[in-house]
Amino acid sequence: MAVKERMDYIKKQLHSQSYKLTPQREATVEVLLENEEDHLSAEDVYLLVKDKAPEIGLATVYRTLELLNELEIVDKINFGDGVSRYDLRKEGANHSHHHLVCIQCGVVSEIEEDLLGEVEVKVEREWQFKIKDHRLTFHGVCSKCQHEKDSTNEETGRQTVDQL
Amino acid sequence: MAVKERMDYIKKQLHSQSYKLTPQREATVEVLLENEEDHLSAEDVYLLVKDKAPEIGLATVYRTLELLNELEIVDKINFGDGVSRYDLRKEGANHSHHHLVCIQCGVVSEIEEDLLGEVEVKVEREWQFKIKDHRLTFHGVCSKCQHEKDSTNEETGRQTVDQL
DNA sequence: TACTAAACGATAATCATTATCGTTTTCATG
DNA sequence: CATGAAAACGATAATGATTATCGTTTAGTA
Repeated sequence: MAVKERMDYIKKQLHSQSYKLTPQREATVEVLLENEEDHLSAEDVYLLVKDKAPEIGLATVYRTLELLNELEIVDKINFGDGVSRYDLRKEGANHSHHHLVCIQCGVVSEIEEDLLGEVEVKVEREWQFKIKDHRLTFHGVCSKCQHEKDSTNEETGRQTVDQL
Repeated sequence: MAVKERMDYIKKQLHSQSYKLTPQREATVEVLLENEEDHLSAEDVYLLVKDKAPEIGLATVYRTLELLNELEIVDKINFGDGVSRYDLRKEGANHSHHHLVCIQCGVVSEIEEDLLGEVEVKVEREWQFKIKDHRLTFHGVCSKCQHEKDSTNEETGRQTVDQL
C-alpha cells in the first residue's frame, strides 16, 4: 500500500540525516499518514498517537513535528486560530498546497493543484525575489454551506449571506 | 494630507457602527497609519502608541486591534513566528494584499497589486467555493540578501544558497 | 450638569509552545 | 551479546502572547 511506501520513504529521509528512528517518531508519522486530510494540531496528533504509543509525551510530539517540518516532510501552517497545524507534503512536492477555509462551518479543504506557477514567475521577475515556498489560503463559503441557508452553526451562528 | 483623510474615513466607519471614538482608539489608528509598511505586532503598536497616549494599557491595544479587524480596517496576519501582525487595508481594498517574507533577513514587504484575479475565478468555478478573502505569502530570499553572499545574519547565520 | 453604557487600565488567567532535567533508549563498537 | 555515549524521551516547569475579569473612568446624550 501507498502508506507503507511513504513511511519507508520518510524513514529513509530521517536516516539519511542521521536522525534516529524511534517508535515514537514512527507512530507520529503513521498518524499523519492516516489522517492526511485533517490538518491536525499538535494536540490532535498527541491524542491520536497515544492509541499507538500510550506512553508518549506531548513534548515529544512537538519535537517530532518540528523535526518533520525542518525536513520538509510536513508544513506547519496557521489559519489564524491560535494553533499551528501540521500538513504532510505530497510525495515529492516542493511547495505547500493551497487551502480553502470555510468561514461558516470551519472546514478546511485542500487544493493540490499548483495554481501559482505564472504568478510566481511574475513575482520573481518584478520583485527580484527568489521564491522558496508559498502559502495560499482562501477564506469564504464552502459549497455545502452555500446550500444550507438555515445553517445552525456552533461557531458563529452566521447565516449565509450574499452568495448564489 | 492623505493620512488625515484616511483617519476621517476610519472615524466615520467607527461612528457608523456606533462605536465610540476614544483618544486611545484615535492614537492607535494614528500609529497604524504612520507605520503602514511595518507589519506591527500588538506589542509594537503598544510601544509606539504610548508616545501619544502614555496611559494606554496593552489590553486596550489588543481590544482596539481586534475591533479594527472586525471592521475590516486592518487584517490580522500571521507569518509563523508566534505573533499576530496587524496590517492596514488599503483604502477601499476588499482583500488582503500579498506578502514577501525573506527567510534570511526576516524583512516583510508587500505586493499591493492583486495577482489572484484569474486564480480566484478558477477556484470559485472548479471548487464551488465563494471566496471572501485570501492570504498569499511567499517565502524566499529578498533581492538584498541575494546579493549579500557573506550575510552575517543574527537569525540563522545561514548563507545564501543556490540562487543566482 | 448628570446619567448610563461603553470603554478603560491593571492584572490575573489561559493556553499553546518551548525549555529543562533526570532517565531511557538507540546504535555503533568491542 | 555487552557497553558506553549521544540522542531521544517523559514529565513538568517556564515562557510569552492573548484573553478575561473587575472595579473605575469617560464619551455622548438628555
